[in-house]
Amino acid sequence: MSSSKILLVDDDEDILDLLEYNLSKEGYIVKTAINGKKAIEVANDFLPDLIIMDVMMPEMDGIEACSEIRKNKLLANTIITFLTARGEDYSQIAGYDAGADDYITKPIKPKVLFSKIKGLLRRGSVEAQLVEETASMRIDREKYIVVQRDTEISLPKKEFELLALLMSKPDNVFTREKIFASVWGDDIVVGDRTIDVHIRKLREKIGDDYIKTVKGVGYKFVDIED
Amino acid sequence: MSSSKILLVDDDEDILDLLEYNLSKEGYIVKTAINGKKAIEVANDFLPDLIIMDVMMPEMDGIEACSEIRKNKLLANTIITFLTARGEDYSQIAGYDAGADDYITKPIKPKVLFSKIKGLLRRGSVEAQLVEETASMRIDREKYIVVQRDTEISLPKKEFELLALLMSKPDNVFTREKIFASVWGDDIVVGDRTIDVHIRKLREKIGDDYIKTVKGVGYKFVDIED
DNA sequence: TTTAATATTAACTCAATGTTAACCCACTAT
DNA sequence: ATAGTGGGTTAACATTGAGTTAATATTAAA
Repeated sequence: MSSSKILLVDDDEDILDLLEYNLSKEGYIVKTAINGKKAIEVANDFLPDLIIMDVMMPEMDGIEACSEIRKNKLLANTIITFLTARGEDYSQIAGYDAGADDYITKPIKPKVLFSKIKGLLRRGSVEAQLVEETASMRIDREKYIVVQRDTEISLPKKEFELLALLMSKPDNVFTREKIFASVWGDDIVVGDRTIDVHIRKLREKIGDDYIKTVKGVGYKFVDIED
Repeated sequence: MSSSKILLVDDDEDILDLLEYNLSKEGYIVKTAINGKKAIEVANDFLPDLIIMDVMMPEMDGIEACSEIRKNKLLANTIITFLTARGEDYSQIAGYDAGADDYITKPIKPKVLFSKIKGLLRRGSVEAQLVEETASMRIDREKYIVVQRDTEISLPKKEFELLALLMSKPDNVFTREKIFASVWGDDIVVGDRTIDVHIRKLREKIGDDYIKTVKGVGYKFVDIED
């Protein structure tokens, strides 16, 4: 992937400058907006991969802006993350309703922020989806469980992420490279058999037929409707 | 890769000259067109890797031209980028529908443009056609299947690539050399019968009549419409 | 008719994937 | 500290089937 585009939205210019400076230095393409209204304009133009937005802002608050942004189909894959003070439970809920993908709490610790950003961009919006569903299987990211015909199956993290990725586009083949990039991350290197073993464990738990091997290409999730 | 070919389309000759001069200096092969109609002519001939096109033009606007260009399968891998003034939301949406890959906003900052061009060309067109389609057959690269009158056929890698190649230009004869170069790669050497066997297996699976032998020349895909 | 080009079949090879168990490490409870 | 637990990874070996080849038959062009 070329360098990712990030849009920062906050009414505090100092915070904007600070974050912009640091994120640019990290190699991201950064734009800023001072309020929700501006954010929408910039977002439509800039088509960022990630939007980090303060919840509380003058003119138009983050939640409203988020709803607006979600209306633009070109921004369907954009990840929206809210900045929020600790303990603002209510706004968090409303934020999720409006289509937010994650939260970062103030005060911001740069290290935390950067690792979070990396994580978000890596998994790349695709499986940012909180609930993935096919005819006979549902995967719930919030609860971290898989429900298969009323049977709840709990999976360890990697298996969960792997299944979530495959389910994000049923019938689509995911190459090993893509799986590695998405579930493990581009930087970290693991042996070639690792992925097979995870596939094996998944098949053991949800049944062999759900995951199909396309030799020389990759793996795909296929739904079984009985 | 040899030096990339870029087609610039804008109704403002000054901009064309400026960009052409600078891009040529960077080592790109550049051609220009003054409107959408000319752009299509040049594109069909020149087969550029990248087209940078103003949205607003006399004669035929960028979006219409883009749609036309997308119809030429030889230009399937060509990246089309629009030049647009800030905040033209509507045109952006329409542009993506028409098959645009990216946007560059005016006013143009040369540095931004160059880095963007580099990025686009690097990620490079590699994103081959995902779906190839004729009247009675559709080949889906994402799912790695062939659909023939509602019947799904899954093929192993080489057979799939071979069929995809032949289908990319129905009725066109592909020489053995071209097939080897495209499906196997220029370096790797395999015996001469290998290709026949793959053709055989394909015919077995999709029916004999779809692939015709032109003795002494090569093979071609012909559609069957019943 | 002659012959080079292609078709066909089956056997073979090897790379890709499957499988199993052991190992490492972080985390937890004792 | 110590032992226990479980996720994640690795290593060694087994299996599979895609891809190739070889041997023989058939075809179509000159």
